[in-house]
Order: sequence, then structure tokens, then C-alpha cells
Amino acid sequence: MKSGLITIKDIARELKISPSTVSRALKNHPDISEETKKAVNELARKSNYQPNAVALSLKQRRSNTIGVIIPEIVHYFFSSVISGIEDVAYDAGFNVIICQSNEKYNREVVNTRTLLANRVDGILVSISKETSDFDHFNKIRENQVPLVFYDRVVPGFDADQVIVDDLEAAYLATKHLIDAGRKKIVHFAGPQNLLIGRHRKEGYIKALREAGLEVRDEWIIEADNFEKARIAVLNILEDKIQIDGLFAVNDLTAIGAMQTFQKKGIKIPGQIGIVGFSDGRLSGITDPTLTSVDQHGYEMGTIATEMLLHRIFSDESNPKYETKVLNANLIVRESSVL
Amino acid sequence: MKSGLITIKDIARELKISPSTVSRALKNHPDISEETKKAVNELARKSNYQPNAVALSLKQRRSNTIGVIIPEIVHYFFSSVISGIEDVAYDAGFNVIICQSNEKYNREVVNTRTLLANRVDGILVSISKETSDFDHFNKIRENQVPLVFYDRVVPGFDADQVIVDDLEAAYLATKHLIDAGRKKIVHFAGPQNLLIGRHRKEGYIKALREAGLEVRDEWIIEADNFEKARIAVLNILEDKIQIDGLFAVNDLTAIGAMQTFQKKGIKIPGQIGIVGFSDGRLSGITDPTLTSVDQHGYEMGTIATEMLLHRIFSDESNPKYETKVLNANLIVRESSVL
DNA sequence: TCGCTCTCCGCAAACGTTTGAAATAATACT
DNA sequence: AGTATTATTTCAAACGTTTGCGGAGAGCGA
Repeated sequence: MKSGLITIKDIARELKISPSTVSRALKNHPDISEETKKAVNELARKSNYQPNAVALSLKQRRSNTIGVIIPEIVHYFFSSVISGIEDVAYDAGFNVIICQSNEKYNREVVNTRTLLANRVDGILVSISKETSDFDHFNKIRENQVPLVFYDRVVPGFDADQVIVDDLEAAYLATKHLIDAGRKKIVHFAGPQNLLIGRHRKEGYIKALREAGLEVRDEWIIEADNFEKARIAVLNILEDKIQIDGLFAVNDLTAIGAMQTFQKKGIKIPGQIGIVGFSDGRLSGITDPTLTSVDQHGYEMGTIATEMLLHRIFSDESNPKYETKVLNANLIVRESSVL
Repeated sequence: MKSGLITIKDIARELKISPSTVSRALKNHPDISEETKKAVNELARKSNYQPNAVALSLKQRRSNTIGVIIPEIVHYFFSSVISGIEDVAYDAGFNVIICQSNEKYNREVVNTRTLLANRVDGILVSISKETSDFDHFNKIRENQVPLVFYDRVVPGFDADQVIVDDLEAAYLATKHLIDAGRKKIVHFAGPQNLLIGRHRKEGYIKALREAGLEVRDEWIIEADNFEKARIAVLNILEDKIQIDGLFAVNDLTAIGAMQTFQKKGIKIPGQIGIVGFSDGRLSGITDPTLTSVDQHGYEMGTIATEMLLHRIFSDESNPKYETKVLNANLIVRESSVL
């Protein structure tokens, strides 16, 4: 009663032939006479027949669908990843189901359940900030569903992954500040349970060490959003900690810091040079424009999807997992240049 | 060979009972003995059984999935709409398939085909900038699949829709500038072939007329992005057009204008008051923060989805379509307040 | 006329699940 | 013991497709 959509059976009934003949006629099978083919194709076109993808999925045990678990699509970076994923998937005839975890562990677990229940052929995951238990990912693997992590990967979990070289990018960002002669550089760090948070901090430290600068604990502050940055800056100013540079774990944090400094009369980049991370829509519209790291979201999406499709098609039982590292590059703008 | 996922049949075989018994045991059917239920549930849990949603969809001719066609998720507004959609859909036990049209008509047509082929139970659409032929939407309707438009609707197409009152919002935005005593207010307008562009201009004009202010053609400038705004402002300054207010068709335009004014030494909001449209991530982080119109993307998503679900459940054959108008409201921030 | 080869088509089973109806087994009642 | 009742389980069909196999009919050579 529901779906008014035409089926092969409907066509068969109408033409007084069997469903199998219709099926074969539609795929131009040599066994079927030209006459029959013509009749079938004509009626199919006329009645706007669309093969029922659900029935196909069931029959072929392949849904031609890939699932994506993503923290939050509101971020420019993640939505560009999705665009990359979609483009590659569509070209390969695959559909995409996107699930937001909203940075919640629970939602992420539900998401994987949903995707498995819908028999997606493969899953792309970027883990939520909360996630520290990885059993749900094991479940995916137990069910032999190909899995590729992108950007936010699980430390120590042997799997395909595509990431940006956060450490190197953070190193370059910090080095860029050092090269401009800055010596007292603060890092606003992300949560240290995420690999990206750790790597960015390590890159910062590496650059400092390499330049023979001391690494002070009070220069590493956990602040990864606009508001926390504001508070952190106020604390710095109150404590009269002298600094001349800031490398922030993401752009929003950098911008929050920059504005707070500016409101207190501190000149950017004159007195303090600032570099963000994860180049988005924001960095180009601040004043001064913000030096930042381009994470190549779109490219990451395409590469991750290609890896996944490759796994889907060549289903080896014992794959050796690959890690693809994109080198992010620094986009130098006004906020850091003297 | 593929999906290693456990099925009801597997459980039945293992327990040497029939699939129907397993099915009933899993749903706690009274016909099944406690003993059997226990055995089934135990094995199901142990082997991590997930009902095959694909088979279910086929059987029940309902996929419990809704399809969403969206121009581009990179925009804050659209991604908040998606969040609203997802939250309502999930609560109702529905999945969501998101398709980006990327503002392309062709892609939009393919998207509808894909969604129909996958037998989604309903479709939410915001049309692309390119779309001027609506046959694909008729096809959706012919197939009796419920359809709700959100934000970008099809003029003259009788259907369920949820939109914001752009005209009213633009009127309020302009009136807000007038109430602060500003009399020479410019409008940076969007493309006039889109309804939203026209409505926002009309709201601006209405506010001016109502206040007895003259509406000058040279005060209405087509500029709807950061760069065009920059150029438009430079032209204004060069021509020494005296103004004291600006209402822009979107935030990015407002910000482009604001920064250009500031660079030329003009004080915002002191000399010129600025109001944007479509409250996003940007408006809170500019300096001064930007007065703007909150379009309630999340709410729009929830309402559109509720309408759609309602249609899905009560399938009347001859529905009378509804239009829901959200009144967008002005978020007053620093850029407009004297 | 028989047998062989083509050409074209239909049957039936399968994918995983649900569900009305029928079957079986166990128990109760007379 | 015979029958009715209840409890528990299985059968079979269906959702829309695909596909191996078998079959009908035609054409043809011997």
C-alpha cells in the first residue's frame, strides 16, 4: 500500500511475462529477445521504474553504502572532509550515510550500531573527544566491515588511517614564530587524550628545543576554544607572564586569544605573533588575518574514501594496515609577520 | 561470504530451532517459552547480533530513513539545520541520509533519484541556487513519498514548507538601525533571483519607508560576499557617499564591510552601525561583535523533520500542505549600538 | 521421424526478517 | 481413554531482485 514505486513484478504483470525476464531484459541479457527488451525498457521508462536498492542490498549482501562517523559537521574542516568523501564515493557508485557523534562517546557507539545494522560496506571514523574506550571499533572489525580512521585516530589501534602530520605542522608553525625572532612562545593546547592534541604539543616542543629555547610548563596551557582562550589570556596578563608568541591548537582558540590581547592594547603581530591551526573560514576574516595550518580536509576525505573502497573491493582476510600521512602546510598571514 | 554479521538463521541453526522462533523470542512474544527466550537472547547477545535493517526495510516496506538534500553543509546555517534534523529523526528511530547538491541542479536530480532508489520514507529539500526546473520534485510526489521544503523553497510549488520570515527580519534589522537615529542606511543586497535576496531587500525598503526616510537607488548595492563588500565600501568612500548605517544580506558581507571601514579609520559602531544576517559562528568573534539575524537553523531542522514525520505516519492521500514561518530574530551586539 | 542445437523464457531458490496459520506436544477435564 | 484446551513450535509466504537450471518450441540435418 505504501510505496507507490513501481517494481519489476509490476512490469512483469503488466506485460504478462515473468519477473526474471524483466530483470534480464533490463540488463540487456542476450537470452532475451529484442522485442521483449524493447517492451520492457519502454514500460520501465514510462512508469519511471527505479530498481529497489534495498532489495538489491539484501540480495547481493552489499549495500553500496559507506558510513561516516564525524564529530561535528559545523566545523569547516569536517565539512570539507565530507565533501571529499562524497565526491569519491559517488563516483564509485556508493552512497554515504553521515552520523554525527557530537563529540559524545555514547552517540558514537550508537552510530556504529546503526551503521552495522544498515550493513554499510565500510566505515570512516574520526573519534569524538570523549572516546577512550574502543570496543565498538573492535566490533566493526569482528564483523569484517572495513574501517578507516581519518584525522582523529585511535592511538595503538592497528588500522588503516589517514592523518595530517600534526607534529610536523605544529613544528613548522612554532618554528615560523621563532624564525621571526620570538623567544617566549606560549602554546594553547588541546585535550591530551586525543592524539592530535599531543602531537601538536610535541611539535611545539620540538621546535623550541631545536632552537635551544627553554620549554616552560607555564607556557603550555590547556585551552581549546574561544572562551577558554579568553580566560587563559587574561590569566597570562594578570600574572604578567611575558610572552611574544602564541601557537594555538585551533583557529577559534587563536582568535579568542588575539582579540583578548588586542582589547588589552597589545599589538598583534607587533608585540605578540599568533599562529592557529586548521585553516577554515575564520582565518581570512580576522584583523589581522590569522596565520594558520591548512589541514587539507577535502583531500583527506578523498584519500580516506579511496583507501576504504580499496579495502571493500579487495577483501583480503589478513590485511596489513596502512597509514597515510598528509603534510599540512602553513599559510602565513598577517598575525605572525613582523 | 562477505558480511560476517550474525543472522537470525545462524542463531536458529546453532540452537536447532526455527528462525521464526528466534524472531519471536527476540521480541519477547508470549508464545515462546521462557527457556527458549533465555537461550536465544543469550546467544544473540554473546554473538553480538544486530538485526539486518536492510531485510527489515524490505519486509516492512519502510526504511525508517529520511533523505535530506542540502545545498552545502559547509555553511553554519545548513549544518545547524542538519543537527536539528538528526536529533528529531534519531529520537523517532529514523536514520538520515544527507546528500549535498553543491548548488548544482544536476546533482540535485541525481540526489532525488538516489533517495528514491533507497526507498527513504520521506525527503527534506532545500533547493540549489541553480534549480529552476522542478520535475524531479513532482516525481517524488508521484511516488507518494512525503516531501518537505525548508528555507529555500520552490515558489509556486504547493507543498509543505518551513521558512524564516526574511522580510520581517530584514525589516527589524533596518528598523534597529533607524531607532538608533541613523538616517542614511545602505543595503548590501543578495542576488535578486533568489527569493531570500528579494525579501531581505524588501524588508529594508519597508523599514525606510515606514520611518519616512527616502530610499535611494545608490544605497542599494549588490554585494553578497566578503570581497564584494570590500570593493563596495571602497567605492562608497571614494565617492564620498555619506552614510551612517549598513544592513548586509549576510554576515560575511557585513564583516568584509566592517573591516574595510575600520581600516579606513571609520569607527564602528560610532560612525556607522552595521547589521548582518544569518547568525553564524562569525558574528560573535569579530571586533566589534556583529549584530545579526538568528535564522534558527537548528529549530528549522527540527520543525521540518517533525512535519515530515507527521506526513509519513498519517498517510492521507490528499493532504493540504502547510507552510510554517519561523520569525527570525535580531541578535543585537556591538556593531550597531551607540 | 528422430535427435540435436538454438532461442527465448519461466521456475525456484536465495538474501534476512516477520507473521498468520497450521502442527505438534503437553496438560487438563470429563 | 477420549477429547478439549493450552503452550510451544514450525511452515510457508512475502518484501524485490538476481541467477542457475531446466523446458518449450522452432529449425535443421540425417
